[in-house]
Amino acid sequence: MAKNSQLEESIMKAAEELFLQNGFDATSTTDIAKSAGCTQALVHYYYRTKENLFQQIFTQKFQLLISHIHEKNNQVNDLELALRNFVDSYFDTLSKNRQIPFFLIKELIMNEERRQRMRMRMITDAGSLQYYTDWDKLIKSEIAKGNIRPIDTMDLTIDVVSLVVFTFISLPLYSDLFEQNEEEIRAYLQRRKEEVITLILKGLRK
Amino acid sequence: MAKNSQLEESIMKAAEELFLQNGFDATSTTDIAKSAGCTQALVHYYYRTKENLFQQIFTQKFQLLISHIHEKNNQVNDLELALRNFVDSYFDTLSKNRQIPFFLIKELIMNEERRQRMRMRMITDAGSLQYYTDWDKLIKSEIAKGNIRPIDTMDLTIDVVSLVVFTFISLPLYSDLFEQNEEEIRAYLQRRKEEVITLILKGLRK
DNA sequence: ACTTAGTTTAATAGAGTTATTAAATTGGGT
DNA sequence: ACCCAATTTAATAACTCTATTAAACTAAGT
Repeated sequence: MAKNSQLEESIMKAAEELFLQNGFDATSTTDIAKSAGCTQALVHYYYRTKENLFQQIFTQKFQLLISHIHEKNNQVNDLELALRNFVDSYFDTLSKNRQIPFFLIKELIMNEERRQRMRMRMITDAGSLQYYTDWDKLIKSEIAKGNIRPIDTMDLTIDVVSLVVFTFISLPLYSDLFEQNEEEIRAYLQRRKEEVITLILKGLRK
Repeated sequence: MAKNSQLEESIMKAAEELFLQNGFDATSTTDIAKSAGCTQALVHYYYRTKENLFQQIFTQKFQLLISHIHEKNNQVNDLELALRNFVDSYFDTLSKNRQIPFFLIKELIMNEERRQRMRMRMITDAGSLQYYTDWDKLIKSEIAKGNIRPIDTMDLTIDVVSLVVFTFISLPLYSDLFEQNEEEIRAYLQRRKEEVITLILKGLRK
């Protein structure tokens, strides 16, 4: 038995790159095969359907984001520190995976079924719920203590996510428009990270 | 001469709806024809290529955004008022055209050529440049007067755009996840608008 | 040497895509 | 009544895409 061909993994690697770069629709199994260095039929031999192959990559990237949120700031009871940690690590993770935000949002928006699957995953995931409850408690207590202005937890969450995620969604446009090279992009991201933290912290004062 | 068929316009209307809803790739000229109530060949008779038809819609939606930014806050020299006006009218425009932000960003990100065309349009458009220069002057003067914290004009601009635009990009996910009906969505958007204004104004204080 | 399971390819069915062409239809102008 | 230009359709060329099938290949186990 000729086992454990390296092509199976090559296909997955090629698919990951192409799907992240161009999305589900704009990537054909022929493209994947060419990039992996095999016939198109082999892609289907190992993964049967394109959707199947895509699903694995999508789930993996989705988990990467979620798990990262969970592992950080577990028992932090200092809001400023929690926010700093969150934005900081979120920015760092996404800086190393810049296509992920647009990739996930695009595929979720453009596919009702994927959206339903995500929904199910979120509302049945005890970890996420617990995380949000703690987060909510922390904010409410800070408001009660008069340390920050009154604000709904969901609003604050969306503020933070908007500022972080949109940075990466708009990055291709920004770097193209201002002809930024890799080094300039890194500096830009660093600056944005600090501005986001500043805006949120200052914007929460009474 | 049988002139002025109503089908030419029906095709454009159908194309607009389908392109905005599903994007360029996921819309076929057959879909457009079916929705317009004519043969697929007629779509090509009037617009020759799918790209052509798309181009007109894309440009129109792009202009809608730009022109709207220009017409508002022309000679406002009160930063708080300028920001309030901007966020307010931006939110209102997008509330009536909710798919536009994602539509434009997706098609720009996924097509290098469109990105280049946008770039050319932006850097040769005297109106936009003038607008940005005035805006920059206003912010610098407010910083000099000590009314707000030091902040780069581009950073502030990106802060505002992030908060506004991401609201609409993530809206399909949000409304699906929390099963919002139309009325709840309107209330949500109203609340977001106020929160964005608050966050920006408070976040600019020293 | 030979079997056998896993790997890989060539070929192709079947559906869908854009775009073109030639023919048919329509209705106002003369 | 007829012309003629604009409109509309049917048919089809020339792709591309996913998925399957049958055949060929490879190497480990006996």
